[in-house]
Amino acid sequence: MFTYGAASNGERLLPVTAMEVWLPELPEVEVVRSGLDTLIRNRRIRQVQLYRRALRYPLPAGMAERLRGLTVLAVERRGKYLLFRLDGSEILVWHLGMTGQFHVLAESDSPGRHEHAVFVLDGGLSLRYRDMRRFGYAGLLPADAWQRHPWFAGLGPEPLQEGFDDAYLYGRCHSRAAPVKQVLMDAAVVVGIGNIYACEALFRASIDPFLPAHHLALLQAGALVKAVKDVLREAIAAGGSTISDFVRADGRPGYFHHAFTVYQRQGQPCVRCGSPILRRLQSGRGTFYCSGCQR
DNA sequence: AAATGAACCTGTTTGC
DNA sequence: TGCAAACAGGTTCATT
Repeated sequence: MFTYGAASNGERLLPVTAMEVWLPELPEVEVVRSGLDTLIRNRRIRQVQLYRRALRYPLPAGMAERLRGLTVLAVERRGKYLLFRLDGSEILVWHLGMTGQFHVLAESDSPGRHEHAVFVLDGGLSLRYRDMRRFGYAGLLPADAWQRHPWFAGLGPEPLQEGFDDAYLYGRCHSRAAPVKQVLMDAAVVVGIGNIYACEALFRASIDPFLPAHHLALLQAGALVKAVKDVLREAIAAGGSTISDFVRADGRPGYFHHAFTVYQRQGQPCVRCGSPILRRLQSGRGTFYCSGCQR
């Protein structure tokens, strides 16, 4: 679930909440990135209030002081990490974990439940971080060396870039006996694909999630790469409409609910063959698939 | 080296 | 009715 705020009538800022539970995989993080970049780019951080010493990990020592007075130059993304470019020597890195949300609200708006950090910006705005389960985490890393930090050093390619292609995925699957779904969710192979989009992409490519990765044929790898790119692009486009809809004059949210074909559809008929969608536990995670289509 | 499972956390749903 | 167990999934760590 994500919440956004933006100017909808004059200077007033209204929070809007999406009712669907949306866990932050790559498309959701990209939508948040794009929204934040629009709303807070070139804003100066006047003050930082932290209501917790630690989320998943301790927050950086002296974080409030190190951020005060800096301007947000851009909000970027690597995998599921948000990167706040600043006009200083450090970069602010933030992972949303499972339930992290950023809101841009009026400075005067009262704090919400599970709000752990408030960044008071210029122009009467404030950026709030809210995280019910506190799986999120943040770091202040050297702007010229953040990529060497352990969070980033071992990451695989971005799935929407050219380096993620059939030959690459086939090669990375060759030495792996684990189920192909596990390999697809391994950030060292490719970033940003969590349980939801792994299930959806495997369905689109008609591949059995339990297939040992080294049994994946090159043609199947190609189909899977295409399915991943398609489903991520569609989800980003759907979320993107969230932002543009929201800025409409009437301020109505108009959220687009991304249509899942297998995720959380167990017992319902497969959209392709009509067989019931099944759910099986795989390494402690629910795997949703069609036993008729995926083999 | 690779695979598996636990841990972190809390609101919601399910089952007895 | 009420309470407890199961469940949700991103990432790291420990164990096999």
